[in-house]
Amino acid sequence: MENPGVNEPQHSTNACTAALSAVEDTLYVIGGKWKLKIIIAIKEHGRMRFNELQRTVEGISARVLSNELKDLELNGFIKRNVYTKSPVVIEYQLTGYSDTLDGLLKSLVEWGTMHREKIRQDSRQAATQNN
Amino acid sequence: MENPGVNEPQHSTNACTAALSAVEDTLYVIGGKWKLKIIIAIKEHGRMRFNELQRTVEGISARVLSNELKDLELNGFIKRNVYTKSPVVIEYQLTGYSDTLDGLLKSLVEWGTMHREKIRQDSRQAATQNN
DNA sequence: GTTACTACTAACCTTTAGTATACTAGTAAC
DNA sequence: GTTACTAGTATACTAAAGGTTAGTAGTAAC
Repeated sequence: MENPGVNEPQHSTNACTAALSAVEDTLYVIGGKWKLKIIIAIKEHGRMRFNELQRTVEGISARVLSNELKDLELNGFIKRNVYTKSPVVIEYQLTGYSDTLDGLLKSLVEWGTMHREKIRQDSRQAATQNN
Repeated sequence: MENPGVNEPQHSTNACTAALSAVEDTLYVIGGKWKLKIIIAIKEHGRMRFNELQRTVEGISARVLSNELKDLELNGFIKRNVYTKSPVVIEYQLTGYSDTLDGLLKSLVEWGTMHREKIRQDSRQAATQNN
């Protein structure tokens, strides 16, 4: 196999550290409490303005939202559109690059769903054994 | 489609918040600076002892390693084996449940690799346009 | 007795992430 | 003039994560 996957044990240290830093990069870019929530919110609504995002992404403060939007723009996930009417309106929308996250998002959702179900069954089983 | 994916826009708020909390759960369990590094290290080496892990996972302190191992054991990813010879030896190994992470790990590695390549090409293109 | 290995743990400190509150400048309705 | 909207920024704070250093108890070699 040409493609170094994760399923096969990797006894090559180089391939392993490359995989490790790739994982690190990913978690660095999409990790944290808010980034994926913001992306998913815009994915759901289409174009969104700042205050609209702050109302939709529950619990986020203006400061953090502002920082996250800058990060997301730097990483090419969103585009900031300025409309110089009055009042000045600024809209954020997802770029095509954000679509590259779809497979990863799907994996994250699937695993989280599966894990929650497992936890539920584990605690149910534990309750049965205590009786 | 019965299965709520991420590729399709989700206008159902319920499906969306369910997806969001699944993603949150996943990042809560495998997120952070060390968890995946530890899992990958044990995946590579097989059974590992505490000090061996500390030497392999570069930069981790005993305190943090100890905490992470407890977390990983609680979440069912690793098993702690105690051998009461002298000296007492304790070995950590992956459980079958850790294999459920394979697909997710693959997604994380793939996206990180792709993203790094994109960054590289972007900066190369920027350099060309400055000439 | 000193050193070194086993596997940790306690106390403390720093760094990072996130929160809270207030504030800015521009426009417009009441 | 006051209120409220636009999109944020400034300052100060708390909480969580992680790092540093030292120390524990047991075993064994020198």
